[in-house]
Amino acid sequence: MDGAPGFRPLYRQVYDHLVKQISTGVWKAAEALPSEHALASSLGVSQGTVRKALDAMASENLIERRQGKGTYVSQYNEQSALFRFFRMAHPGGEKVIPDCGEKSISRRPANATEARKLAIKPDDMVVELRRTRWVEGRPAIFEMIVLPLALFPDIDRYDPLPNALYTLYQAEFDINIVQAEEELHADIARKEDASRLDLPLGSPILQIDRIAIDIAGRPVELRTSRCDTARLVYAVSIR
Amino acid sequence: MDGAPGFRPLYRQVYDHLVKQISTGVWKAAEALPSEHALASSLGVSQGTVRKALDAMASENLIERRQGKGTYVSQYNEQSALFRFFRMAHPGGEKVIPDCGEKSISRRPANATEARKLAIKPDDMVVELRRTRWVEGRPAIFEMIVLPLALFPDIDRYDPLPNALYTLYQAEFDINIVQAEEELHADIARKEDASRLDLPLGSPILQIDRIAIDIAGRPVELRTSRCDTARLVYAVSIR
DNA sequence: GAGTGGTCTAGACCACGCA
DNA sequence: GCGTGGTCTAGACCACTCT
Repeated sequence: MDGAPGFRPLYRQVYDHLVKQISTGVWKAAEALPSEHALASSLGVSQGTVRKALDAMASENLIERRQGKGTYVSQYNEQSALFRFFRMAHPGGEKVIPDCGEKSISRRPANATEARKLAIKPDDMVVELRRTRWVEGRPAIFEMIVLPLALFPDIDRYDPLPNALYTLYQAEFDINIVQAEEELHADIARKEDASRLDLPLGSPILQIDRIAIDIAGRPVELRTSRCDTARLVYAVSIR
Repeated sequence: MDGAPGFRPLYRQVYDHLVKQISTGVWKAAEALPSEHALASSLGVSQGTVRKALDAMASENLIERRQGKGTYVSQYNEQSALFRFFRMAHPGGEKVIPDCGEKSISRRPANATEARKLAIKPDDMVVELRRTRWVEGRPAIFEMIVLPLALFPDIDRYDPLPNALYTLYQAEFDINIVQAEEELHADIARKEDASRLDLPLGSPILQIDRIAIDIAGRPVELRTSRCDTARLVYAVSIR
């Protein structure tokens, strides 16, 4: 349980401890944690304190609690990973599921911007993945994804890639994406957009720049998406 | 405390009760609620149960808790209301504060779409507000806001309007905005955008369509913003 | 020092899943 | 029927604010 000087409440220390267990792979995706009672006695705190830590983790989607069964490390599946981080939808709110089209994948050194955003050294190797995603029979999104090779060894050998990449990161590399920071702006279709998305040059394009953060708080993926928003919108709820 | 058949836990009933007190104006913005102990004994439940309800309300920004002082209904100020619902920022994340330029305001009957989205009858009167918002000396956003007149009587007589309208809704009309649903898409500058935002025709424009929801769960405002994203981005954090 | 919210505990009972 | 998480209670003590 350790003791830190900066003074955090007990339940916070339990929280940090449990998050560390998950982020270091002691408990892996979809595995059950020990019961509240077992955790409480092994950590020497009351069940209520463990419960408060677990409640906080559940509200951040790090774990899932199932009454009568137990507490499980969150497991992504195609559906949940997609619906959590894929924000494109029909106007009015109806969900949309994209398919994947052509892709290309390559290794190269990181450029200065990528190195800064990924907290790696310039010229550290990255994997660059480009793919087109289709919605209802038409190309809708063109994605460029940059990953530090050190965290995803040989990811360029996986084929085919799943629709929701975060399931692959979790299953094969023990990297749990728990947060994403996105910045959006409008742009105009350039030559590559026009051919990839089958649009006239100059059509409006929504560009999304994402930095994905894993459970340990590391930035682990950069993703730029260029979207045709003629039929789809980017949907957000602000609370 | 009432009793509902559908069966909600006690703390949930306390939560609903307290939210209703706020949404019906029993406790107004910035006022203190009774202490946890006082609420517990007046409602005939334990302090822990009241606490759980208040914690939930605090996590939804309905109230603010101050240790040693008390629990207060959330009060918007220019800063907090802006930073919560205004998502435009500099690339990289630095916050931005807009100023207001010219505005025009008028009354008219709602059209069919507006009536549906605001859950009012077609031809019920609405107030339409148009304004330009400036960032760092240049026009950046053109907004069109639609409000049901029934909820905002004579709002068109207020002048000048505050930068963050939600402070006005709260202070003058007891309407607390707690949530907003937004849909974004890319578009091309039309004639009105070009003149309002001082852009060439055909420039990329980010359009944001918002429905704002108040504490009682009612849709109370429609807002369409057309933004020049040459210098600003729309920033979101997904957790 | 009095009053507030914040933490922590211990224990009872309920609701659910499963064998 | 047992083990799990979910709810609810009662009470002790801590940390903060104000007078």
